Amino acid sequence: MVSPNEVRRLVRFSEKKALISVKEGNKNLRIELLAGDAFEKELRNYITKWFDLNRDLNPFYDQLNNSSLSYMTKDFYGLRMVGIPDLFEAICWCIIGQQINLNFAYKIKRRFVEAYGDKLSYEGVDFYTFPQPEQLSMVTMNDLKEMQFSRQKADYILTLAKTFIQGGIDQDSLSSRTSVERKSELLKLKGVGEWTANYVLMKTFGEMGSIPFGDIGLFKALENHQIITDRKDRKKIEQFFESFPGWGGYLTLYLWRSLANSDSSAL
DNA sequence: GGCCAGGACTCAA
DNA sequence: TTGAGTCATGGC
Repeated sequence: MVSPNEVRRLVRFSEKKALISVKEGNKNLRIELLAGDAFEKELRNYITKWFDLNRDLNPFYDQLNNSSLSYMTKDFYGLRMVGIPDLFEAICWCIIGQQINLNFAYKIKRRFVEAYGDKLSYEGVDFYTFPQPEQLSMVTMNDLKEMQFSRQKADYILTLAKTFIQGGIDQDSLSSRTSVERKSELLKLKGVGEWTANYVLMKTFGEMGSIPFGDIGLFKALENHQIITDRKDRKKIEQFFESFPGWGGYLTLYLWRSLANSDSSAL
């Protein structure tokens, strides 16, 4: 649940679940455990990763100020990458969002989460965790198709869940690998192409040098800023990103943000 | 009503 | 390795 100055979310910590509230404080965030169970340290770590709080954005702003996008340091000041700490969730979300408009993607995701996630009701509102791979073990193609997944996407998701259950991919072991190894492991998964792999590196593993090439929104923003004229001109895009070494992910985030002041697609 | 969405896969040449 | 076809449906 997101309201103007508070975010509530049901989060899973191994076997425990916790409904947490994050509010804007004076100069910091106020975290509250509304229901469930969690250690303070777990909460702190989770929130830090979720909102990418440990990152010093000043080097990025220096680079922006040296570019044609310097207005962003003012207009979007303080905007941080909202991560997806759970790997399975991140990949599923990418698959759902592939090639369909975001509103529709949100709808499908909601149906999926409400059907298979764990529920906790608080103050009359139902909160859900994102389903774990094990919670999908009995789910069929038809179940997902009824939620308006395409056949391909239903297949990707169910295959992905199986791969997780069988240990074919593991977030902890991936964390200790190099970026290149991580990406090649991700690309082995059915339904994961370059766009998804880079998106996951950025959102889950905090690799801010990773850029979701091929992203429609990114193309649009680059065109709007007269940085490219041809979407197939990958060289030109790479050249532009080269002036932001290590910050390609944030640059993408800020470019997404520039697309729409009225929606939340940047998140 | 047509075209495009935060892509990825298959198959042909 | 490049390009066209396919998936599926909502939103404008």
